[in-house]
Amino acid sequence: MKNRLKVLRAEHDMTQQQLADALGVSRQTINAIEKGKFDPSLPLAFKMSYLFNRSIERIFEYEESAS
Amino acid sequence: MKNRLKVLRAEHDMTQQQLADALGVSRQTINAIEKGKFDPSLPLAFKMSYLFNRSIERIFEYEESAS
DNA sequence: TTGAAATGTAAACAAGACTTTACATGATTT
DNA sequence: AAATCATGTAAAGTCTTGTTTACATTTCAA
Repeated sequence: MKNRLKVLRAEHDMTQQQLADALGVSRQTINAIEKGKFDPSLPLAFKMSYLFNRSIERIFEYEESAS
Repeated sequence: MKNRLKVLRAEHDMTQQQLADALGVSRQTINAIEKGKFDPSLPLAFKMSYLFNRSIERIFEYEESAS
């Protein structure tokens, strides 16, 4: 799963900490998601969607994996 | 988080087992999600989106909770 | 009305998402 | 050079998502 979080964050001139605060998660969570360590939960993806006013599909790109 | 899985499944005339197989998860996972016991992961939500040819936003409805 | 298919549920467990604390690095700014 | 800010990362722990096995209930066709 790829995501455009870093770019969206840059477009909105936000630090990881500011984004984390806006979403109610820790900065490490944002960092980990940006670095591809794991995917956000669906509720968190929705929050990002509302915050950046973009559909989930325009923030995240699904990639096939083992499943 | 509400979802329209049960209806989509009915529209496609699929059992929980068939949907589970199509998505690569267990039947209990489908049942639990339909019954609102938990939300799917983002990757699983994407798979559902592709399978039913509907955006994630048209399958799931976000509702504010404690966060 | 029996039998099979579909659904609901539960418990124990594994895997993934997320937190907290903590420290290290690079880039600014003073 | 020193302090500060933003980012990267790691370990231990918690909570959520998903699996497996198993059994009970509903539904519906034979």
